[in-house]
Amino acid sequence: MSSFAGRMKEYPNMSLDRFDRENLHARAYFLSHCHKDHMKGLKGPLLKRKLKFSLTVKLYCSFVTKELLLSNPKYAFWEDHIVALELESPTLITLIDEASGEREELVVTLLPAGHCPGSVMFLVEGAQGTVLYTGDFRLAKGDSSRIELLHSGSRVKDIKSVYLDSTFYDPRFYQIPSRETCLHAIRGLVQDWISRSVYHTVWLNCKAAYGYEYLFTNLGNEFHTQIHVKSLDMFKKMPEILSHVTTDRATQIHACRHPKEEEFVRGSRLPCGSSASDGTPLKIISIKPSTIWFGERTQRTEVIVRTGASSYRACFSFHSSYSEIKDFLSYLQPINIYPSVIPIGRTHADVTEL
DNA sequence: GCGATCAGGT
DNA sequence: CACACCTGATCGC
Repeated sequence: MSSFAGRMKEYPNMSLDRFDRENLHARAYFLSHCHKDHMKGLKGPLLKRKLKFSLTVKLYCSFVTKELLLSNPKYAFWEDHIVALELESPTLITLIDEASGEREELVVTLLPAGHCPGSVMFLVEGAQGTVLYTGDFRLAKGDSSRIELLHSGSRVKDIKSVYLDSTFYDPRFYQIPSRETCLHAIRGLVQDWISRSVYHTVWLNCKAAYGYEYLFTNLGNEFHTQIHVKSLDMFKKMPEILSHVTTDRATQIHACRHPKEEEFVRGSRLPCGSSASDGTPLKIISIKPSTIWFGERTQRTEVIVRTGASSYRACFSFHSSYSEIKDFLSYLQPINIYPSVIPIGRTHADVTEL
C-alpha cells in the first residue's frame, strides 16, 4: 500500500495521489490512477471548500481517469477543476501562489503505466530537474526503452529522482509471469470449462477495483461473449471495454460481486443470483486472479493453481516484478530513488538499501 | 449525521 | 504471500 505522502522534494507545490493534511495547500493536484489508496482526502470537505474559492487550483490526470473518477458522484464537485491531459504530450503547467502571485513553470508529461485503465506516470521537468513519479505501474522488461519521452535524442534523459512503485521490489518476487502468459493460461482454463455445456459457467473472482478490464476484453474477443459485471456506467465513454461487458446475467462468464459470493458459488448460484432458467444447477468454477511469483532460480512455471474441487487461482499482476523494476531502474539510472511502498516487515532503510 | 479509524472479511 | 477493496462497529465532533 502506498505510503507516499503526496509531495516530491524537488517540487513541493504539487501534490500527487494524496489530498489530505499538508497537501491541502498544494497549487496543483495530480492523480495517477483511480484506485482508492491513491485518492486519500480527494472527497474531503476541506478540499471542496478550497476549490470553491480558487480559480487556479486544478487536478491533472488522464482522460480515462477523469471519466472513472466522475462516474462516482462523490467526486462530482471536481468536474470544473479537472484538466485531462493527452498521453505522451508534454504540457506546460504554471503553478500560481494565489496569495503572492508567485509563479513556477513545469512541463508535465503523462506516460502510460500499465496498471489499470487510465493509469499514468508523471514526468516532471522544471528548474529543479527532471523527476519521474511512477504511480503504480506494470512495465515489462525493455518497455522503458520504448517510451520516447524518457529520451532526448538517442539517449535517456538525465533523471534526478524516481518516486517508485516498490510494491514488489524484493528479490522474493523476482519473476511474475508475463501478462500474455497469464492471459493465455486463463483463456485455456475458460475454454476447457465453458465448452462442456451451456450450464458450465466461469466466475472471475475479481477484486472491486479497476484493472481487470483487459482480461474481460480478451476473453470477450476470444469467446464471442460478453462478461457479466455489476455496472456499465463508468465505461460509457470507453467503447472498447463497453462492448465486452454486460449487465445481462445470461452469459457463461461472470465477474459480478456479492457480499456472500463464495457461499452462493458453492451452492451453484452466481453472485448475481443467477441460476439456469430451466432449473438445472449451474456448474460453476471460480477463478481468482492473484499474483503468483517465482524466485530468481525457481524453475516452476505454473500460472494456474487448483485450490479446490471447482476453484482456481490464476496469475495476474497489477505491478511490476523485482526483475522488471530492476530493468526499469538500471535503464533510467536516476540519481535518487524514493520507494513509495514499504512492505510490512521491512523498513524504509531496507528498501532504500536494495 | 458525518468523517475517520479499526476489525474482520473476500 | 499481498492487493484493493468492502461492510460494520466504534469514536469524536
